[in-house]
Amino acid sequence: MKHTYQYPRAALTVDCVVFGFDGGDLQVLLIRRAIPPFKDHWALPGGFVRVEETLDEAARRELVEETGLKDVFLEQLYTFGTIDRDPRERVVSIAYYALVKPADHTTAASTDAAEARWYPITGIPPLAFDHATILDIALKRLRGKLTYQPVGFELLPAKFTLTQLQRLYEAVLGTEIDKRNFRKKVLSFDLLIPLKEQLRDGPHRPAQLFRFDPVKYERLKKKGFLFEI
Amino acid sequence: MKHTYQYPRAALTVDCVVFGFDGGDLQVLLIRRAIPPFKDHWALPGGFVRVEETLDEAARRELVEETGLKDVFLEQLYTFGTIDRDPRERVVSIAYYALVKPADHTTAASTDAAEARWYPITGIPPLAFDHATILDIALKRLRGKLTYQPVGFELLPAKFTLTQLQRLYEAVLGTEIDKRNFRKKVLSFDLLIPLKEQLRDGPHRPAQLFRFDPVKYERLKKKGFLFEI
DNA sequence: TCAAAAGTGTTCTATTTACACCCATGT
DNA sequence: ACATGGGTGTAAATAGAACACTTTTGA
Repeated sequence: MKHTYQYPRAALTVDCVVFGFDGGDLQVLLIRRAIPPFKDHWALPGGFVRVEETLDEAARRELVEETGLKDVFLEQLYTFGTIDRDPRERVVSIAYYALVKPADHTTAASTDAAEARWYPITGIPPLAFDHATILDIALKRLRGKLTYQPVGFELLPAKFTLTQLQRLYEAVLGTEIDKRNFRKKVLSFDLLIPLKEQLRDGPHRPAQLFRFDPVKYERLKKKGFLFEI
Repeated sequence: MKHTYQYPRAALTVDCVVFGFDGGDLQVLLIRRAIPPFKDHWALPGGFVRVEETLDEAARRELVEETGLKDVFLEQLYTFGTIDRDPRERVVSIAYYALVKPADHTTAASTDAAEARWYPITGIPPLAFDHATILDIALKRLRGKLTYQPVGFELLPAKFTLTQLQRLYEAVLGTEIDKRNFRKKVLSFDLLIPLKEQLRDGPHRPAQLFRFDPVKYERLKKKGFLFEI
């Protein structure tokens, strides 16, 4: 109790909507709150912004502390500032969304007190604060993003098949996509590098593995290229 | 000096990028700062968020106080939170952008101390704080917005000609557009209502005036309609 | 040999682009 | 009468949508 200001100040937090993809459903990583308010309720990972760290740093720090995730794709989403969104006092929250690859899912066991768990987007439990609203907006943003920027790869393993990529688009956008048209379109950008490897998983023809070429993408992006699905 | 907290807190501000269109250039409304830091420098209108008002309310209040503008199109842009963006102390700023119609330009004489003035986007003076960055991001956002949502009308008078609309698109996007293709496309949405009035301004054929149909647009939007130019 | 997913082309339709002249007016 | 911007249509090219069968594998 030693920091004094002339006017009352809102507390600042960050909240992160962490998206994952397990091959079937789009998933969201939630934590169970260990302390009030909303003790034992599910919530987005997040916490207070320290005065000596940037907002991005705060979001990454909270992700590590609460979920063990690091080096993920992270982007600022929106800032929520209605008066009563936190019952304790005025709290303004800068929301982020993160995209994590399946390999990192295992890391998601929390190092902090609270439990962390993946939920399919179709079965999200009631959330603390206004986190349901934040999640809703994050999902809309992800849908938009996916259709005009190649971020889908952030949700897939480094090596993936075209079918995996298509399933991801279908899960996020909630639509069915024509296989042949999808492949034609995606390959036309010339941003997927076919590997010498194949994926064998089951009693059927093995699938060609690809990886995304981020260098080529950066070059194209500077020329005003748009990745539109 | 009576509000104390356990941990130090950042100050919260809002900053507004106010866009206008005079028929030729895209313009931005700037104020000259009356007090330090950056005294006498040009800056975006904005100020501290009060603990009892939402972020949107703060942005609108500051707009009225510093520029006299009210009832404008206003949307949250991004939140800026690098450590040293304000030389005084840690300040996190929620940036907004506003679109104002020419009729409101006159109102823009400040009621507050500082001077307010429109600058063409091509001739912006050096700005205080990180406001040049904010402006840059706002312009990118406006360009994106304009191409997939009908917000251009927020920058035009209620009654406008197709040429005025085209000039606006050209000014914002910085491109030349084919007149016939532009008209065909814009009219195909069936969101512009031709009025019984014409605009006579000079030694040439008078131009048909239109108005935007927001009701019809809301109906279309709910059906997943996209306004793409 | 069977089930299961991978892979592949063509036709049709819709959209986008390129492009040039006459019209109505004020001076 | 002339200069100025307003207004209009068509053809060619491109992109998007619809659609069905063969291939390779593991069990």
